[in-house]
Amino acid sequence: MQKRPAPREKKRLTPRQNDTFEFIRGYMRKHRKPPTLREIGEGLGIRSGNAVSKLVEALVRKGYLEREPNAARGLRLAGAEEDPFRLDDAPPNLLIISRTNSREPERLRERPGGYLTVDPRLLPGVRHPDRCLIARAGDDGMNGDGIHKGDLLVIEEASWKDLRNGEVAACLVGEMLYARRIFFLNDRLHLRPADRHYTEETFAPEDPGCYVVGRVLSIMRRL
Amino acid sequence: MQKRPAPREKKRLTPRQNDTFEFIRGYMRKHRKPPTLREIGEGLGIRSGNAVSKLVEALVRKGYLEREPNAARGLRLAGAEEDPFRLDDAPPNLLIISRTNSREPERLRERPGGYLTVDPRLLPGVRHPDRCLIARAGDDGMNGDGIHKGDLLVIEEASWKDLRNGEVAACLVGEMLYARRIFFLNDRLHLRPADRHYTEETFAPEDPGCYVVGRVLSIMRRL
DNA sequence: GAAAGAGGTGAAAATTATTTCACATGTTCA
DNA sequence: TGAACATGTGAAATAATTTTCACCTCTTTC
Repeated sequence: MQKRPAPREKKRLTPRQNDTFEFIRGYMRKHRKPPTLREIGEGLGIRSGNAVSKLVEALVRKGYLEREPNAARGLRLAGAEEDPFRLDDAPPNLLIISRTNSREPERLRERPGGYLTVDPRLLPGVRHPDRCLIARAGDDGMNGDGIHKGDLLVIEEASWKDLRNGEVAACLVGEMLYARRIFFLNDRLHLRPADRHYTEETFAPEDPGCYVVGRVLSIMRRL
Repeated sequence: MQKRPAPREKKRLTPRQNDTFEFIRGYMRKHRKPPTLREIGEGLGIRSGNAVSKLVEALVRKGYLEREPNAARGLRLAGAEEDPFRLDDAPPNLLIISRTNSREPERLRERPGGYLTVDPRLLPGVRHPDRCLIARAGDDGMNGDGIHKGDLLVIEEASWKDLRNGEVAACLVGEMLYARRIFFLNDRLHLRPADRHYTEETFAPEDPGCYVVGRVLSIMRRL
């Protein structure tokens, strides 16, 4: 079932109304915003605000324009809301964290290293995309899983308590951020690399030397 | 001679400034006109017109916006007037090609497999981002370089003649799409894998069984 | 420890825009 | 030949919007 907006027969315009409509359309193409009544008046050589208002009123009545009462530049072309190019939700722009501010995890977001737009399809199951972060992998410890040093990690912030055994986590260890598979066994956190040149490390859950930022959802890499 | 729009170094934004800029962009996409300061404030939960004004001022100072003093909705995205056809500077939405339509490379774009938004920072040096493509790696032949089967490859379309030896290329071989390092030696195309379980293959440049789609710029992977 | 910057409140002032009023002059159409 | 409509002028009232002030809290930087 398609919701077809009633065809909305557009009534015929008088020459002056057509001038007005053409001016408004031209103005919007050029300035990317609607004109004020005064600007329309100037464009058409009309000195009276009222005269312009009546012309606009006629265009609204005949189905060419829509008007938001009392709003500055409150005009819009009729049917503009059906614009197929309109994106009402832009993909989130995520903050890239740098590893220089690692000592206090609460301040992770304080020194932004820029932003990166990430398609929501790379954030599966995420409820609040804007709360995700991006960081760079600090070493090659996950080479075996195709994560290399410098890769961009898309991270959903989460406590280690919320991670399941075997998930890939982003962890701040000292000054560096690493991707590792995380396991919670015998009251200790195990960070397991996927490369035989690296060794598994374990920490007490509250060890300030190891802070689990969250789960790694996706990776991105510029070749 | 390329008409490069003046570099206009955009300075780094604070998180709050980024929120503001994203809100304004989103509003403009949605409403096709700039927001008022009050509307921005409502969107960001700021009660003071002055606070909004300062944020906008910072965005103007840092080169993201332009402002027409005293005008209602007097904002515009920086550079919008130099490129009137640019709707906004939303990141490009790239077409994902599926390997089902591989027989006729000219028709690569005919059966879209969806679109993915890709940040321009993952498209280094690309002049026409919208002409890039996305495809999935068909095998594990580049495991050694951290590209796995199923990874999303961001591809800049290019003839094999435009690729330099050693670049990572996306190639359609038969029904499958592979990432490989490409070499042109002794009048033949060499597709070199980065995994010892795979062997290098060579083709005559015009062999219809091997079509080079372009260079791989970036990869993305959902874990 | 002073200075500078980011981000904020709240209120008043200045500007810009829209709306409404009274009053015109035509044209069109039943 | 009215009634209804299209097009205007000009002024005043109202509402929306931007600008400016004074002042505040943090945090970073030198």
